[in-house]
Amino acid sequence: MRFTIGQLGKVTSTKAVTIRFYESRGLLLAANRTAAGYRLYTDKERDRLLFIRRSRALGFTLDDIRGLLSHADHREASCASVDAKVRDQLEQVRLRLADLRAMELELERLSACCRGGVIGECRIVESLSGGADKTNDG
Amino acid sequence: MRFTIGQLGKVTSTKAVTIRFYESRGLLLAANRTAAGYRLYTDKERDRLLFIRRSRALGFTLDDIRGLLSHADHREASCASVDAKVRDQLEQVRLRLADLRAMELELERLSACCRGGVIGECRIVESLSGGADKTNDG
DNA sequence: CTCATGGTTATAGTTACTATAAGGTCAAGC
DNA sequence: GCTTGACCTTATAGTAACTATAACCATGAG
Repeated sequence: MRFTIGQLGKVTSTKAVTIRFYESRGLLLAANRTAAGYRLYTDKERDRLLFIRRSRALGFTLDDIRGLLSHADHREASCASVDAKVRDQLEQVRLRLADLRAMELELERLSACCRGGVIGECRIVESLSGGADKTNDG
Repeated sequence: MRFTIGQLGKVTSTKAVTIRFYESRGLLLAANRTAAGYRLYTDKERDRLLFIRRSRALGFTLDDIRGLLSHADHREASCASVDAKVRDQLEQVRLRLADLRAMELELERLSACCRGGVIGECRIVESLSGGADKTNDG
């Protein structure tokens, strides 16, 4: 099975421009071309692209992925550094989770403090200015 | 109290370049200058900057913040649209939280599947290629 | 033979900064 | 009075990971 860039895009949910972008960044090798210069992809290249997209979805940067791919290209190498990257990424994700949970709490608080009045009476803006606990009765 | 850009940066944990950047983007008004052209800031402008930084930390874009600030500048206006932005942001945060939790799970799974072997035997790379459940015995 | 669709390249725009260059200013010390 | 070093000025370019646009060429259907 051979894909044009558009077909490959469909099966991987990736826009053609993005595929070319990955090629320009060295994540995908230069594809074979038709006589007219159209790129043609194989199953193998589709899998490589799927790997990239899945890794992106997990939050790896393109640089990370370049590294992961170079490991995949040397199958005899130790798995440890791939695993290290995964653990590292897991740590990043957990940090971001903690941040987002804090954000969620704060936004809930902010949302609760608005009661449909006018802005002059609303605590949100002042609250966001950092003097969070200025109350009216001070 | 008057601040130079560096002093303002210290009290707001913001680099001078970033403060100038906010000015260039219309989030901060052009500051007063000394005879030599140095920017001078007041408490009011410090509070405005704190508002910006806090909003950024909560995930609002600079465009969002421009909107929030324009509300803050019209204190007689209805609070509803500010509240709407906060609720909207809360929704975004919750979506990202769900995404990150899924990511966390998957990374945990990936991490667990590596047992210090070589990459050829490791499931991580194949797992990330999307054919997640290809096992050896197929 | 024309037309729509989809391919090609190159360049610029996006967000929110960060980095760098090349220079001007200010307070302190000698 | 002069130097030193920290701090200020502007302008420009770089970053991640694309997205958008322009201007053009190829392919298949009617």
